[in-house]
Amino acid sequence: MNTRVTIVDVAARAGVAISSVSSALNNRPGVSEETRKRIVQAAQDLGFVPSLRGRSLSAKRAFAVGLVVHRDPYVLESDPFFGSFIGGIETVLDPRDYALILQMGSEPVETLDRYRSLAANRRVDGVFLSELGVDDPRVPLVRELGLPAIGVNAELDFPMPSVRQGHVEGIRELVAHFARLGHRRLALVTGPHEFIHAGQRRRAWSDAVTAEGLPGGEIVEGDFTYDGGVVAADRLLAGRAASERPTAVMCSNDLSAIGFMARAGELGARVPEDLSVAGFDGIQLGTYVRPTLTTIATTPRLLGLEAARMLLAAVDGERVADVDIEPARLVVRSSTGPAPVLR
Amino acid sequence: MNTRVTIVDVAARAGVAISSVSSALNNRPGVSEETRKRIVQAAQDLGFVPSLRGRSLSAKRAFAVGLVVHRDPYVLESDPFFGSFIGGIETVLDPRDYALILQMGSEPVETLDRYRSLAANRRVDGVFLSELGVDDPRVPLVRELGLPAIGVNAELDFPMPSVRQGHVEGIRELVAHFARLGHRRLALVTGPHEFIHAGQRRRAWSDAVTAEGLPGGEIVEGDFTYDGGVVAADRLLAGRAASERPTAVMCSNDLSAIGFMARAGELGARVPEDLSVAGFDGIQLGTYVRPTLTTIATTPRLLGLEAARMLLAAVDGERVADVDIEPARLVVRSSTGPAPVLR
DNA sequence: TTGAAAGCGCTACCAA
DNA sequence: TTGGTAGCGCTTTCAA
Repeated sequence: MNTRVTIVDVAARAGVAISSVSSALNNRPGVSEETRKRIVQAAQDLGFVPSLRGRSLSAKRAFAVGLVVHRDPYVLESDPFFGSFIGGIETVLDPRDYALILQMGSEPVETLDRYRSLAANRRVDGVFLSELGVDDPRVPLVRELGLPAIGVNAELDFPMPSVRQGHVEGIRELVAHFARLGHRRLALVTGPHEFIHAGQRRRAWSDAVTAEGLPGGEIVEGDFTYDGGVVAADRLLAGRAASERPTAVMCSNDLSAIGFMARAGELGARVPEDLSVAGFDGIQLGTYVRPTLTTIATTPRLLGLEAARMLLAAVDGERVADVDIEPARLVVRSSTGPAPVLR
Repeated sequence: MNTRVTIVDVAARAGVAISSVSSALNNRPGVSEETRKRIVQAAQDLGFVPSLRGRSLSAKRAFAVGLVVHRDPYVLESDPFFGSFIGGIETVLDPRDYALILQMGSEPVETLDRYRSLAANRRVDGVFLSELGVDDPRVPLVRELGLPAIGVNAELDFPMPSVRQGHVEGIRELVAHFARLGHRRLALVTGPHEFIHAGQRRRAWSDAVTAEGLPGGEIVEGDFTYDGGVVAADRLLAGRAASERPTAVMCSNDLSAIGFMARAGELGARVPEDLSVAGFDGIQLGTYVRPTLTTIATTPRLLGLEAARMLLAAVDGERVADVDIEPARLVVRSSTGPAPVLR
């Protein structure tokens, strides 16, 4: 039970050379149909599974790709993104017999070291670059390391192939939704400015507000956490008369929107009667809270799927073009409603 | 930049045989101190990093371990367990140059196939078995596959080494806490019965209740989700007079406790004035919601750390003994308080 | 102590 | 179309 079946065994049983076995099993030309059949049969009889290690050494490939999650463990805990994203990745990797290596680096420097060691011992054939920061040091690093990489929701001028999910459409829909409901005093709770997607969402917001001919409204920086939403609610609502409070707020992710709503309630602002609140992401939790959360729903699973497909293509040496998946769309639930009539 | 430095290069530069390089760099005896120094120097000069692939083939090791998350992607999304658990694992793997391969199988059958293929091509040297179910089919499978495995929070009679975090102490503390606050009508929201830890917590609960001399109270089965908590609250509170409602409820995890609290509020039960609610896990979210959630705090990071340590030992062929880490303890916050006086 | 050489299991090239 | 063989980069055994 311990000695595995190797290509030699298969060759012996089929009465051919190992090179023929290799060719036959990898659908390479140069083997007659008849011998191919015999070889396949032999392989099946013996339960032959090609050794990844042998292949790996010979093919100079790891048959694995890497995802390094930076920031602290709490992210993976609470960020719904990665679960689905990874699920999407797996969908593509599995049939191609690739594996996903997950690493976590809590601090930025540590994260970079992870990429370095992944590259140094050729543990992976490529990596995903997600949660990109402004001037992200990983970009020059993977370049230098010669590691194929795919950017996830990167800027347009990103120097390597990336998959993107549009946020502009959904945000425009949301702002139009607010406008239609009669809201005039808007506010935005952003993510930390060091993340590019925080900036992206913020710009899309401003553009949409301008396009609707609405006043600019307040913008406060959040941090993508529930607590950040609580703090933002304090900043925007506490100690203010109703007439000075915004009536419609978009938070840059659902988790902070949920925190925002909770705190708003404590500060005497009823959602959605006094205040409309919307998030961004479309996490499950948003359908459970009361009121249910209006949001802009993303599809991280699709993002992961496409990113993996692209990465494997890049690993294969293909030139891969950027891909835009279906943009995130507005999902209206019950946390948004008509603007309050009072003044 | 593309041709990597190999052991041959190092040997050439140091003017020795590759076997000596191997011995020297792996701190094996049989090399004079002087040559060892020369070799180490040469390796350093050349920036030599031993190829994992070569080692892997020769050593018959993958230098990787696997974690297969079963159940659907939503788990990774919302379950705080895995983020920290993986973080703990990494802490141990990294210095030993091991990597973590993460796989997701949405359906049970699929999950089993993942283990099979991981074993078939020797992608990993061992696996973690977490979220164990009753009569979990993975147990006989990894046995059959000859894959070293470590159980996480397994039953006492588990046939392979496991790491456990005690739940009995915390639950006893919680029940005592309830008793001290004057509660007499308790209730428990369990997890799905197919998970062993659901049963474990349930038994611990019953034992503790008996030990405190309290009436048994109602038990309803939840599903570890926010929504499950909502449903449980409906079951226990809806359409009942205050005098017939339980006054203290433990939910088998925090997420469902938070759902429970939310629904309880809608059903007119103020927490903690009318109703005390406690969870289990100690997730961050519990400190953010209002009232903040009393819970029994686990330390998944430590669990992962210990599990990884054990798994590597098992991979090394050592006989590893079960490990009990510090039990989960009660953390009193504001969702529990004195029993209501009415009636 | 040192070095030569035989694997590990596969791919790929080249000659037959 | 086939088969032999030289790597891939390392560990390990066995002579020298």
